[in-house]
Amino acid sequence: MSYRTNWCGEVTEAMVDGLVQLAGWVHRRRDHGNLVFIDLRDRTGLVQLVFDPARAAAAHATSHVLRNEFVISATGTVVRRDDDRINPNLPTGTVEVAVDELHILAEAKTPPFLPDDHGEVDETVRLKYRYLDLRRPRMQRNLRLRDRAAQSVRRSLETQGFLEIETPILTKSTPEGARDFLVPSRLQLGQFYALPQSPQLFKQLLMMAGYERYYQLARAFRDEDLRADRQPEHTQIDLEMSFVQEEDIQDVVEEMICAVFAEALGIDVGRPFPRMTYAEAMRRFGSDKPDMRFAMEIVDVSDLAAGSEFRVFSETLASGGVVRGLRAAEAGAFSRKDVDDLAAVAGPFGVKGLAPIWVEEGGVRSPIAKFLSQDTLAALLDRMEAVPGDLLLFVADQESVAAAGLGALRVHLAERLGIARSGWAFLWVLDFPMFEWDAKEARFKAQHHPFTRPRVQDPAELRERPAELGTYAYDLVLNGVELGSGSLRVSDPVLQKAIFETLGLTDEDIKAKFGFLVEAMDYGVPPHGGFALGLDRLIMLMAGENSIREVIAFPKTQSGSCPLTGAPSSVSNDQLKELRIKTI
RNA sequence: GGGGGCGUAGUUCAGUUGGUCAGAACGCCGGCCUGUCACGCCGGAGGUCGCGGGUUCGAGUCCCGUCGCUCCCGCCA
Repeated sequence: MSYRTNWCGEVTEAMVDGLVQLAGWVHRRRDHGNLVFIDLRDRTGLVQLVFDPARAAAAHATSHVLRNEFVISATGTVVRRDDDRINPNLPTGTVEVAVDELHILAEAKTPPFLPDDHGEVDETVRLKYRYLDLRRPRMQRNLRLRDRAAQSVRRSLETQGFLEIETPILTKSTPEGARDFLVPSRLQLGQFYALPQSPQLFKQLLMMAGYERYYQLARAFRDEDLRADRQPEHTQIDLEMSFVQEEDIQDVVEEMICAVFAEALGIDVGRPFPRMTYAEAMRRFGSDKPDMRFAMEIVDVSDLAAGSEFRVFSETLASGGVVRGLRAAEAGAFSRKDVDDLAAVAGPFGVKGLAPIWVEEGGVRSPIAKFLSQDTLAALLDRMEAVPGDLLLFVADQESVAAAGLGALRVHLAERLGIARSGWAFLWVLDFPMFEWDAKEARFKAQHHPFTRPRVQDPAELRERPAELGTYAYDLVLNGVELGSGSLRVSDPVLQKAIFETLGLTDEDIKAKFGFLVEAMDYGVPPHGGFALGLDRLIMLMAGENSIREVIAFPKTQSGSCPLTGAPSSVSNDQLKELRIKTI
């Protein structure tokens, strides 16, 4: 038998009097004894079926048996509804299908939750029955959006001259960066593959191989703790280009992003995206991924605080720290307790305390007011652009702590004060530092990755002042979320070796870990660079969701398990024996 | 590794000071219903209060432990 001639969501008034066959799931039934109404659902939407005993006695008799989520196929005539029977809540609400013939293709148990968008269901339950959860309009919408966006990405990059090339999933463990997922090798006992944290090395090799423009919707794996925006495996739009400067790469990404928003959401996000250096972002917003949908900038008042009697200020400044503040507009009603709560937000970033100043008509109220001269206070209020009703919050600490603490506070306050955050605020953050000092391990670590081109050409200079080196590395930020990052790469093998050495790798390490890359660089490296953009995060933002789990068909819980399949799970002793693996 | 929140019917939740506190809504089952559309009306079934231990005359409620989920810090080049 045939199952369908049309999709449920696409039954229109143009088809009135036409014969259609529809197939799908029983979304809801309204059994009036004689007249029976069924909302039939497929992936395109809902349409109402009507079973009338006067029209088709057999089909009507069978319709009493239908329950939620039964799978059926129905043949009938498209009928225009009378004006007073139109359902404005349904896209197909001006028509319905008068059924002549009904086939039950599969019965269904009562589902643990109904696949509609009414009410929240515990996420574990949703994930355990993900195949039911995915029937919900919300999830259908999200996955369709994801599909449209991915297709736009492919079209845009193809148009821009890119080749899609696959790279290995079973590959070599990398020493730097995140923890690897390991896969034991049976053919070489005691040896391991790793799942790629990114196709980084392969895409650089593809540039050396002369492919010039590569891209891939690549799965990347990291064995680290999960968050709302982090999964152990995620999809990135990975691309690499040869004979380019940073602007060329950013142009390609902007063009692609604009195409995605235009084609998937019908939104023009505008180009070019604004740009800001890493240093400026940290200074003004206390974050390398500032949310540019609102202002509330961090203000440095170190020079003014230097003249105060407040010991916390003077001692911090004496030890090379800074004093910076935020102006929380119209937060004057915040209590001392509220300020304590705010301090708790900044606390995890190392901030020891917040110095508040309540700005009121004709004066201020503050525990630190008595340490400030009239002139200093006036200058402070002027610098902060304070008006009565504001609450000013100051942090005295080392620069990195003050920045991060106030940066977190800025976002928290925007949320709490209900500051409007709408629209699509893209931002390029440029010139990330090359290295950051890891105090715990007492060595430099690559801030981006060790293949990033520093803003020096002379290896000797790199060895001399690694801590100060800027790079051709850039992040793309959207609404305070890091969407992706990229860089120009090192194309000089001598410079590349100097970077590895600065990271503390010995010649043997370099040879063992990256020997193949360094060797390839001896055979003609084009200047190249690239970008990797998190597809899950992009779709999450486009869909207005707060977790990437909402835009991934089968995600993991925070402990990395899958309630549906039960993964991870134990394996048989035979499997372990074959790999010579002993469990603890 | 650390901090916060949650766990009661299939689902979402309420449950006060430890004492008829085993409850509601939706869903489910049965009956009635020819214009409903998150149909309506009548009736009914449904519980290891996450699990284990403790305190108590008595624990959903208090204490300890544990498991799971979740948010954040660390971590994520």
